[in-house]
Amino acid sequence: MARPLHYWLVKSEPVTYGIDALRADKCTAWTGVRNYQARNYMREMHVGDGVLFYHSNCAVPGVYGLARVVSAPYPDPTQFEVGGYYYEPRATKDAPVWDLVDIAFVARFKEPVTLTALRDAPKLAALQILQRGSRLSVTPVTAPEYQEILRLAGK
DNA sequence: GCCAACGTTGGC
DNA sequence: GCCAACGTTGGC
Repeated sequence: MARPLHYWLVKSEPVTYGIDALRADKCTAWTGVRNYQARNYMREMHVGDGVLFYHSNCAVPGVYGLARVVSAPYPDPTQFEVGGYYYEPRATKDAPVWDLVDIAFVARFKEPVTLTALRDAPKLAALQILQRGSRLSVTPVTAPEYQEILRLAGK
C-alpha cells in the first residue's frame, strides 16, 4: 500500500537561505541540520512530501511558500568537509551521522502566513512550532494543519 | 540587544 | 548518570 503523503515545516533564516534563494536554485540539498530530532524527521521523508517554508529570525516570521521533497534521505555531504563549518569528526563514509533530503521550490506566497496569523488560527493550536520552547528546524505537520495554512495563504 | 528555552558538553 | 555551564535559537 502506498504511503500517504506527509507534510513538514522547515525553518530557515532568510538572510542565510530564504524562499527566494530556493526559487533561484529550483532545488537544494537541505544541508547543515545538526539536531538529532530534526535529522530523524528528515529520515522519515519520502519523495513527494509537502514542505512549508518558514522564515525565522527576521522582521516578519512566518510561512513564505511551499517546497517539495524530491529525494530519499542520504548523508549530508557537508559532514565530511574537513575544516568546514558543518564538519562532523565522528562521521565516516561507512557510518555517517547526519542525513538530509533535497527539496525543490514549489511556490512563494503572495503574502506570508505570519507567525501571528498562525497563532491566531484555532485549527493550528497544536502546530509543533507554536508550542512553548519549540526550536526544531524540521517538524511534521498534519494534513489538516497543512490545508489550513494553504487556506490562510489564499491557496 | 535581551532573554527564555532548549540541546550539548564535560567534570565528577 | 547527574547536573552545571555553555552555546544556540528565535521572538520581540
